[in-house]
Amino acid sequence: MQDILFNFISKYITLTEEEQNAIVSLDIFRSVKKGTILLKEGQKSNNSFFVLKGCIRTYYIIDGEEKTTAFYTELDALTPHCVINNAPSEYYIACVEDSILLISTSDMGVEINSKFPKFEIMCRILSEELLAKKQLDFDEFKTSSPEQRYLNLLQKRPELIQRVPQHQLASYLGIKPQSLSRLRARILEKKS
Amino acid sequence: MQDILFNFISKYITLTEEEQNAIVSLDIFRSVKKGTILLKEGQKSNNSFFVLKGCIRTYYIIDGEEKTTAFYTELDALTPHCVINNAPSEYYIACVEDSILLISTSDMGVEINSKFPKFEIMCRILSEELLAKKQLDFDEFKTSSPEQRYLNLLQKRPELIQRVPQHQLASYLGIKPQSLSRLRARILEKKS
DNA sequence: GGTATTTCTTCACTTAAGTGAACGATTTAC
DNA sequence: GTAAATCGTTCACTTAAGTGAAGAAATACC
Repeated sequence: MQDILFNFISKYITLTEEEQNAIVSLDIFRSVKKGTILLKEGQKSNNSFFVLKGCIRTYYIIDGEEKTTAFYTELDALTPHCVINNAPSEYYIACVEDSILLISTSDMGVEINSKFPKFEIMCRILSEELLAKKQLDFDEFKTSSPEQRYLNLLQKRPELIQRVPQHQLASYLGIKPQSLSRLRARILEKKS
Repeated sequence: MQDILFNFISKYITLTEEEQNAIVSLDIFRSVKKGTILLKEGQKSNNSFFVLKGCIRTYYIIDGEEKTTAFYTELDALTPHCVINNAPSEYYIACVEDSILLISTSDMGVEINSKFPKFEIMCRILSEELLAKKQLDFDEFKTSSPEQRYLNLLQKRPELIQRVPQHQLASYLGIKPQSLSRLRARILEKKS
């Protein structure tokens, strides 16, 4: 598991053994059971997440209905808005599958970043990349129909469609579960 | 104009006079006329933008139609995906109004960041904030109807609706101009 | 292993967005 | 200053998403 992390980091910076040890000694590897709620709406928290294995999602409860807006899988990082803004959370975070996560606090971030400026640089680059990527995903969402969005997902993250319940996928695609069912039937129809 | 910039920066870090001078000497303040295309699809570029005054937008041309996906106004920063990834741009960037922009290259970023580590920190914090904020905007978009999205925009960026052509606003809201017209008429109807 | 719950699909109906066209109203260009 | 292009709205029609309900299938829970 540590290898997966250090392999990921090596894409951005090169770590000395001392630096690797500093990370390991933070003791932030966690096994989390499916269904575990990692953050609740209204709650304050300092925890950031990095998925080594498994899947977590963010969701809102609007008019009593769960609306899933994002899935984070292997090598995805999530620092909740409430951590950045030090405010109550707008959304829930829950574990979709049994997962292995890194769960770190902002304090750890501050400490590691000030001790090893390399980390500061990695975090900046990573954030910039994720921001530009997120904008691209948002653009694609805006410029396509629900059906196109589903087909795009089928191309880009085909495993997600298998791993995740349809009704969560539906709100992720910005539609109701019934519409997703219908849309899938429509696509099958077309193929034949 | 410089005051606006340094006032913005002061929210994140405190600059010495030397540092301020280093920025000014980069000579990156630009006046740009309405309609100017700052980046074209397929083009490579190293330019990042910061809006001091005015408005710029990103758009795609899909099936011969312009699809505007984002507007950047006063104090908004934009580093295009193509700059981050050093690849041809997926989208166009154009000036919506006569504007005053900071236009900087990645080389300048590297130089300033390595000379003044403070800047590295500011960029990291800023990117993290923008990423978390962007995700929130995306979530809101996914979980609301076109009509709700328009009403939200009316709340959050009322001036944008005045500043920007309706057909650009429509694709920004993920719909066709005709639908935006109809939706606005529907809202007026309800009020009376 | 069997019951309860959740999840997925289907159906009939409603509502709103997409489409293509038309027509002023603006804005732009020369 | 006038012609041309662009822009915003409206209309009639089509298509697809939202809604509420119901039943089948899968999953979770003792």
